[in-house]
Amino acid sequence: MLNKYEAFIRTVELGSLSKAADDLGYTQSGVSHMIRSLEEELGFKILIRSRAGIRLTDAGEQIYPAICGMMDHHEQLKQIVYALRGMNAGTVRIGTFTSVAVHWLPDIIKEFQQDFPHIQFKLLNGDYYDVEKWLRKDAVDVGFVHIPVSDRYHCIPLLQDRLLAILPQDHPLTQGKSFPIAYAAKEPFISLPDSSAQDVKQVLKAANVSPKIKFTTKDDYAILSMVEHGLGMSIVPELLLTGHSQNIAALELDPPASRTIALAFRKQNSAGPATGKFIDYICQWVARRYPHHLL
Amino acid sequence: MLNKYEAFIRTVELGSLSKAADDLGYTQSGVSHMIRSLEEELGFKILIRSRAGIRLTDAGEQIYPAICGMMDHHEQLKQIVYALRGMNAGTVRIGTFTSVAVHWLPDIIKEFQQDFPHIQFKLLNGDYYDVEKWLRKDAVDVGFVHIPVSDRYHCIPLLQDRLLAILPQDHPLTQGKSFPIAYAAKEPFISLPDSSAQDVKQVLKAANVSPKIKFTTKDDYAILSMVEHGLGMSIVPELLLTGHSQNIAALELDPPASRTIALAFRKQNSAGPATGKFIDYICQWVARRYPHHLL
DNA sequence: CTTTATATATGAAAAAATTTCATGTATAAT
DNA sequence: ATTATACATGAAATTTTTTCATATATAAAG
Repeated sequence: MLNKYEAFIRTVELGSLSKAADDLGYTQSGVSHMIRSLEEELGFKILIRSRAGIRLTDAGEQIYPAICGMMDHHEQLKQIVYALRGMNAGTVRIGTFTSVAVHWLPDIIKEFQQDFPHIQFKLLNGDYYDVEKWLRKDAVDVGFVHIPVSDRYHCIPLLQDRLLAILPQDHPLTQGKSFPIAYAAKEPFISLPDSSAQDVKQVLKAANVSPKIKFTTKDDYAILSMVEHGLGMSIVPELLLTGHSQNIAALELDPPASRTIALAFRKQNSAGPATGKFIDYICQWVARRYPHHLL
Repeated sequence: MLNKYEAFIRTVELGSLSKAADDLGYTQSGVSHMIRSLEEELGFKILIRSRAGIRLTDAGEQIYPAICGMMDHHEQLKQIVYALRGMNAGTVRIGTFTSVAVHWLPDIIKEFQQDFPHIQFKLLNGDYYDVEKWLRKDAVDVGFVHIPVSDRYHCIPLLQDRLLAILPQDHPLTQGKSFPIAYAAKEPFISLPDSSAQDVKQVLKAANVSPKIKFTTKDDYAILSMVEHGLGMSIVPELLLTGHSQNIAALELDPPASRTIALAFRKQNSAGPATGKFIDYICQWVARRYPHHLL
């Protein structure tokens, strides 16, 4: 009932069913059904659909503000409920590594802030070794880590993230469908420091390959830039490459390898209501973002 | 979603789950589930249950006004929708016979008025012969009739209403489990005029019984009163007896007989939106009132 | 004009929620 | 003790919501 109103409002605001669906985490079909069911229950059409998106009908124009008014009230109600639940104050401390900090957290936090505007965030950025350390020292409430994790913590697997070989776009090996790991020994290799790249090191070791490490940097994006400029190759998780395809070619490893990103937090819930809620949001966001990679 | 809020508000207003259920047309179980699901979704208890009914908890006290506010807005929204549908003006003209006019309509109309306060009613009271006449002359928009009805009209069967023999409470035949129709010849019989009691006449004729008609009156309640005072017996529909058990004994006929009460209205919808809506309300009301007599 | 890409629609199935039914438990009143 | 009243609960039925797979429509590009 309320979802339909919500969908209607968002559709009008964004001018399109599909965008509203995206925004609210529904399928386009879902929103289409919702609007139709709303129209049926009202007894008249409220949207004019066309190629270019949607427009309010006359009747739609009339009820739109009323529906907004109602949803505003509902928003108020939610705020009161949050207050009663202790969600109107507090801080969530998060430990992350780079790819998550760049490609996930801004979006997740933004969404969370819309519902819980009074909750503060504190972000600590490092490699996954750091994150476990912070968890142990109780410096963060929740951390993004790689499986396996010490079973002193609760752990929710989120996403299996492939490790890909990256090369300058014009490199000859780019032609292949995948990248035989052995080749990593032949190219100048750009690496993270030992502590930060456990997974890559393991992959290489398992294949018995010793890369010619030419450069070492702690900044993941520096690696990308170096590869882009033809200084060598590297192996990085797919997530890091999100939205970054210029001048870099990424190839699946042969044999394939991946890391599993997970969420870890202390078992006794010492962290106030906001942390639990935030964890829910992360899980839902990831499930929505990667609908086919359910873990 | 909204139903839960509604149920919550009504429960608080009436101080009891059961009463709210009654009032809203749910089962008590339904409301109990609703409140619980509301509490689960809020994350805290909102009602204190006890033998004497219910009371708001602290948290309940806090959210109650907010929920009312939201529902008020929803009410406004409904009014706008009604206006757009043409439900904020108009008249519904209804033809009925006595038992419906007394035992059904007040309640149905009251309920309808809550949702559509601007709709006027015009009631015409007669026997079912009159009602068909009014329908034909377009003097009413909708009429309560008995099946069979001329198929010039749409017809929705509502309730199968038994015909019962009524006797003074102290009458010897009262002891039996049912009333063999033949006995009707032996008692003074109080009757409606011919035109108004087709169904009773048919039953008697089918059983080949000629009652000793002692009195004839057009007022159904006069019949009851006469029977109450020991002036004779009669055969009347069960509905007429609703809530009237003092000094009258009612017995099922042997063989049983009944009339089917139905709603009739003209086929081309000449009657404005309010009539259609009112018909819906009648059907729903009857279905709710007689859950086991679905037709 | 076809073709392509984008936007909405739709029927059937799956998933979730609402509501009832049949019964259980507790307590105040008789 | 017994009865009557009021709420609770588990399972089943019903209804609603949401997705999936596909269809239809149209503007834009070739």
